[in-house]
Amino acid sequence: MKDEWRILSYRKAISAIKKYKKPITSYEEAKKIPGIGLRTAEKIAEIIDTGNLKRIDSFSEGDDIIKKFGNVYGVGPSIAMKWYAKGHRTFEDVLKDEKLTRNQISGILYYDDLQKRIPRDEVTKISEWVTRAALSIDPKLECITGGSYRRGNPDCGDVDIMITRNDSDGTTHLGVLSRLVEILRDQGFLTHELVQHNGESLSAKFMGICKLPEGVHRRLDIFMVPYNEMGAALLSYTGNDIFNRSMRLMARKKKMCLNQHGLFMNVSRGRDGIKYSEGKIIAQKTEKEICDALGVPWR
DNA sequence: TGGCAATACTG
DNA sequence: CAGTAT
DNA sequence: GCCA
Repeated sequence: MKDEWRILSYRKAISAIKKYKKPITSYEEAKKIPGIGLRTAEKIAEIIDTGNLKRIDSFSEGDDIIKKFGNVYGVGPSIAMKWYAKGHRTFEDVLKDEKLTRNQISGILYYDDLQKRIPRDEVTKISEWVTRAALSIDPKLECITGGSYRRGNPDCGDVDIMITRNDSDGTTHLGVLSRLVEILRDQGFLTHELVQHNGESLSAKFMGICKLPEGVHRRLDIFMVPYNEMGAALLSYTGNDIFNRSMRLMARKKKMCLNQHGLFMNVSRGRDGIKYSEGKIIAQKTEKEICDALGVPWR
């Protein structure tokens, strides 16, 4: 049961339909859209004709439970199915019988909060809160909120904040993240730390849960970014992931490699796709620079 | 018919 | 390493 | 699942 690629395919189709804007009124129209093939076009046609999709009616209660388990932070398809197979049907069952990681415990504890979308206004408030704390450490820090917020969405699943600092005066943001996390924790703003930041690198990151005084718990990611890598980081952390994957695929086809640090050329890989050499950096500072180097239109 | 992004953390 | 996360 |  490896549905990974089929799921990716459906996500691409959904993305393509959203981008398409207009309502789709026929099989032919659907089939023309890139990312929608025979099978999906057939399903769309069925929905157009009958108003629904029979396959969906056959989804069992078990499918819903597995889906719910898989929505817990720290639980993926594998563990979700394992829990179900062992007879668990509710979080109570799981809490009683399973040895959980600390992240999974937080994931279950705050399940309802974390499932909720975050209104754009609240993302703004959370960003301002974090930015205020950051600037109290060093007023020259630059904080940018990425993710779906930067894409203009009216609501978001989490908050992604990138922090960098112009190092031309000889100072960097090294060590800032630990201090920032400490401040936010003391303020009671951070309620959980899911992934611990990797030491004191300029690329340190934080993943956790935060809460505004009157709000519910929200997922918050903070990425420290070396000043020169900001363009690559903006691309990466603004996404969406389907966009990132398509960009990275284009890079790969040109013997290049695109990641959160930059665009590299002359990357040598084995037939399995594993890299032998890092290649050399050709663009990283701005998004436009990277898009130009890849030959894709910027905006 | 084979490939589908690239990388980091956890246990 | 498998699983999960971004 | 879709595509080259």
